[in-house]
Amino acid sequence: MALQTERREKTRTALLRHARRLMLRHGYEATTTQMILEATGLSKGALYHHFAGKAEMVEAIYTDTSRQAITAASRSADKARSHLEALRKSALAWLDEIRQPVTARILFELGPQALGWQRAREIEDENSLAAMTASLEAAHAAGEIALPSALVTARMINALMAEAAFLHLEFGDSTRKEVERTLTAFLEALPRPR
Amino acid sequence: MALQTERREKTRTALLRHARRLMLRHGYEATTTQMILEATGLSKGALYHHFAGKAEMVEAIYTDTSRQAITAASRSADKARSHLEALRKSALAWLDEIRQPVTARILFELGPQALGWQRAREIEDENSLAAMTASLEAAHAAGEIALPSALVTARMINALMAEAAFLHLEFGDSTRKEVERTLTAFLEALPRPR
DNA sequence: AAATAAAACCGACCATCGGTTTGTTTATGG
DNA sequence: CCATAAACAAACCGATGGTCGGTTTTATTT
Repeated sequence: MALQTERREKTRTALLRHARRLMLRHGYEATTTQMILEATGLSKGALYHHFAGKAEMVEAIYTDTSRQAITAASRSADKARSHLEALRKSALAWLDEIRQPVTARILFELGPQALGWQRAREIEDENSLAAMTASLEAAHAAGEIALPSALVTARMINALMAEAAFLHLEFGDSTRKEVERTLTAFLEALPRPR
Repeated sequence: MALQTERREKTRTALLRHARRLMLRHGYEATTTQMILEATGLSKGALYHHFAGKAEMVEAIYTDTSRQAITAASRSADKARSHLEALRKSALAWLDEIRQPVTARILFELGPQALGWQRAREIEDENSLAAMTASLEAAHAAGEIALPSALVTARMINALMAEAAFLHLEFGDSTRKEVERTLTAFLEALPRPR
C-alpha cells in the first residue's frame, strides 16, 4: 500500500500533536521549533518540508479545532422541533465545546496570536460562522425570525459565546447560569417577522 | 527647573510615538526595536532605561488608548435623563471611539498580541469595564434594571461592542445601523426589576 | 531487478532579534 | 564644585526562525 503516504501522515501528525501540546503549555512564542523537534525526534528539514513555518502549523491546529467544535455542536441540534430551537440548541452546544480550556485557548489565544486576527477570522468565517449563518437563514426562511443582516446577527451571537468562553476560562462555572440566561434572552429578543 | 524630567519626558514620548506608529503599520513582531531606535535617533540604552522591554512599551500605549476611549465616552453621557439612557449613550459613544481603526487595532490586535489576552483584560477591566460596571450598578441602584451579575452583563455588552468594532474594521460603515439596532435591542432587553 | 525519478528527511549554517553589560555624558542636590 | 545618580550610548551575547545542499527512503519505469 501507500507506504509513503503513511509515513508522511505519521510525521505530519506527530509534529502537530507535539506542537499543540507544547504551545498550549508554553504559549506560541515561547515554544521554539527546536522544542517541537526534540519532542518528535525529527529534524528541521522535516518540519519545513511539511509546513511553511511555525505559524502554518498553528493554522492547521486552528482549523482542525474549529471544525471539531462546530461538528460536535451541529450534531446536538438534530432533534429540535423548530429552526429557532435548533439554533438555540446548537449555540449552547457550541458554547459547551469552546468552554473546554484547550479548545478556547486554541481558538482565542493561539490562533490570533500566530495568525493575526484577520486570518483567524477568515478561518472561523468558513466554519462556525458559516454554520451559524445557515441556522439563522433557515429560521428566517421558515418565517420564525426577521433577519435584516445575517452577517451582523451571526457575528453578534458568536461574539457573545466567545465572551462566555472567556468568562469560563477566567472564572470557571460560576458564571455559567447567568451567561446562558443572557444568551437565551438575546436569541429570544431577535426581531420577529411582520 | 526640572531640566532632567523634561528631557526624560521627551525621549519617553518620542519612543512611544514612533513605536505606536511603526507597530500600527507593520504589526508587533515585525516592528523591531532597531526600527524604533532608528526612527527616534536614540540608542538601546535609552529604550531599556525607560522600559523593561518591547512589550512594556505596548502596555503603555494600550493603557493610554483604553483610558482615552473611555474618557471620551463617559463625557457624552452627562446630559442623560436616566441612568439607563446614560448607559446607552456612553455605550454608543464608546463604540464610536473604538471604531476608529487606530484605536481598534491597538485595543484588539496590538495589546493582546504583545501582552497576552490575560494582561490585556486586566487593563481593560480597570478602565472601560469598570466604567461600564459602574453605569450598570447605578441603573440598578435607581431601580431601572435587575442585575443578577454586573460582571457578566458588563462583559457581554463590551463583547458586543468589541465585535461591532471588528465589523467596522472589516466592512466599514455598511454594518453600522444594524449593529446599533442590535446593541440597543440588547440593552432594552435587560431584565427589569420586579 | 536495475535504473531513474521523486518525495521525505537531515543538520550545519546564517542573519537577525531582543535583551544585557559596561562605559560615558549630563544634570542636580548638598 | 564636587559627588552621585539619572540618562543615554554602544559593543556584545545567546537564541531563534528560517535556508540550503546533500542523503536516505519509497515509487515508477524499463
